[in-house]
Amino acid sequence: MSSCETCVVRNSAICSALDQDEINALNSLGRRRNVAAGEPLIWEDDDSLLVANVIDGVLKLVSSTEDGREQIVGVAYPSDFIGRPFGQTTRASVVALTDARVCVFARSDFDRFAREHPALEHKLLERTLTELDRTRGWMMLLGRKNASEKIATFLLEMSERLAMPGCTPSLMVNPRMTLPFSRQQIADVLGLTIETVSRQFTKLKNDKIIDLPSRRDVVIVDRNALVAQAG
Amino acid sequence: MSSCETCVVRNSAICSALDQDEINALNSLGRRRNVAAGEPLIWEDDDSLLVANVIDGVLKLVSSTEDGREQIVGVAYPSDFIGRPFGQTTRASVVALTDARVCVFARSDFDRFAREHPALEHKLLERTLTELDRTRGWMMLLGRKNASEKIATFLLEMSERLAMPGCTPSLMVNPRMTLPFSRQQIADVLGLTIETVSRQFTKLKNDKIIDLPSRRDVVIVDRNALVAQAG
DNA sequence: ATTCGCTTTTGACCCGCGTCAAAGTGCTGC
DNA sequence: GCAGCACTTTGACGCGGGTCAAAAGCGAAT
Repeated sequence: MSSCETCVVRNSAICSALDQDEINALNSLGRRRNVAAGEPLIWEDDDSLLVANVIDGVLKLVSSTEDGREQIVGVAYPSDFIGRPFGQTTRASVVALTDARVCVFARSDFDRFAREHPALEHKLLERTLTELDRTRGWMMLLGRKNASEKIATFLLEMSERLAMPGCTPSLMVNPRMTLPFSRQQIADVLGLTIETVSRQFTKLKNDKIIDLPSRRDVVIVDRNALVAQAG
Repeated sequence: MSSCETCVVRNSAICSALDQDEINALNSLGRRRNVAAGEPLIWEDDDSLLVANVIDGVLKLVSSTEDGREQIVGVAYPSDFIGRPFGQTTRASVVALTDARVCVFARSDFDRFAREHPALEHKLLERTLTELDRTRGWMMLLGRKNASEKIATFLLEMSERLAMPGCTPSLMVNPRMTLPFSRQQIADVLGLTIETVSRQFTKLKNDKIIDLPSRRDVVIVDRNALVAQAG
C-alpha cells in the first residue's frame, strides 16, 4: 500500500481517528486494491474475510434471492467503510459500480487492531450509526413511496452524495451529475423494474423537471418540483 | 433506578461489557421508566435527548411522511439499545407496542460515559452492526418480495424473536406465539395495507399453514410450508 | 345480556406497476 | 461506414394489491 499520507480520504475515513504512528501500524496491515467496474469485492454469504475503506469510486451492496431478484441495500462512496467486522458472515455482496480503489484488510487483522484502538472503533461506531439512520430512511421509501416519489427522492439524494468531496469535484452548485448507476441498478435500489424507472425519467424530462443529455447524465432543471414530488 | 444486579438483561444488554464499579457509575446516570403500550418514548425529528436499554416489552421505531403514511423501520426487544448517541437528531419515533420497562439516560451523559468506556462502545458497535445487517435484510423484503412472501417471512422472524429470552418464556419449541403487533402495525412493518395483511392471514389459515386462535395469537402449523413461501 | 366502539374481515372495483415484446439508441471494433 | 451488441425506451396488456365501503367479531363498560 502506498503511503497513507497522500491518501485523499486520510482525514475523512475512520483513519482520521489515528495519529501518525497508529496510521503506520494500520498501513502495514492493509494494502491498496483496484476494483474494476462490475467486479465483485465481497461475495454474499461468504465468511466475512475482508473489510475495506473506499478511497475512490462507488460500490454497491447487494442482497439477492435464490430466484435472481436483486435489491441494492447500500452504496459505498469514498471514505466509506465496507465489510462486516467482528465475526459473523456478510449478508450482502459488494460490487464496484465504477472503477474503484479501496484499502483492504484481513478482517481478523482489522478486528484486532480496532479493539486496541478505541478512537478507531468510535469513528466506526459513528459511521455505522449514520449508515443505519440512512438505511432506515430508505426503508420508508421502499415500503411507502410510489414510483415517482422514489425517483425524485433518488435524484435528490444522488445530487447530494455526488457533490461530496472525493466523488466528483466542484458539483456543489452544479445541477448536472453523472450517475454511477445504470437504469437497472437504479431499479435495484428503488425496488422497481427498469421499465418503470425509464418511464419516470421520460416523464420528468417531458415535464421539464430534469434534462437527460446522455444515458448517465442528469441535469436537475427544477429542484423545487423535484422536492415536491419526493413527498 | 433500582439495582442493576437484579436486572434481567444485565448480561445480554450492552451493560455486560462493564464490571461492577462501572455498572454502579452508569446506574447513577440513568433511571428506570415504564412506558405503557401505545405511549411514545422518543419523537421523530426531535433533538436526540434520550437513549435507553429495553428491559422488558417491545417497542417500534417509526418513520412517517407528512401525509400520514407510516413505516415501522425497526423493532426493539429486551436488551436492545434505542436512541441515537453522539450528536445528531433522531429520524424515527419510538413508541411502545406492549407495556415496557426501559432504562433511560440523557444522551449527553451516556455519550460521555461511553467515550470513557471503550468496552461499552464496542458492545454498542457490535449491536449496531447486527442491527444494520438485519435492516438491510428487511430492505430486500420491502423492495423485492410480494405480499405472501412478506407475511411468511414476518411470521418466521417473529417466531424466532419471541422465542428469545426475556420476551415470553419457554416458546423455544412452542409454535404458538402472541404477536406484539396489531394488523395495522404488521402492515406498517411490511409496507402493505391492513386489508392485504388480513387477506394473507386468512389464506394461510385456509391452507392449514397457520391457525389463528385469537386476534393476537398465531400457531405455526406447517413451518416448512411457511419457509417455502418466504422465498 | 346489551350496547358501544374499535379492530378485523370480506367484498367489489380499479389503477399503478410489473410483464412481455419490439423498436430505438449509442457504443465498440472492424 | 457498418455490424454487432448491450442498454434503454416505448407500447400493449394484465394482475397484485390498493381503495372504498360495509359487515362481522371482539372486548369493555353499563
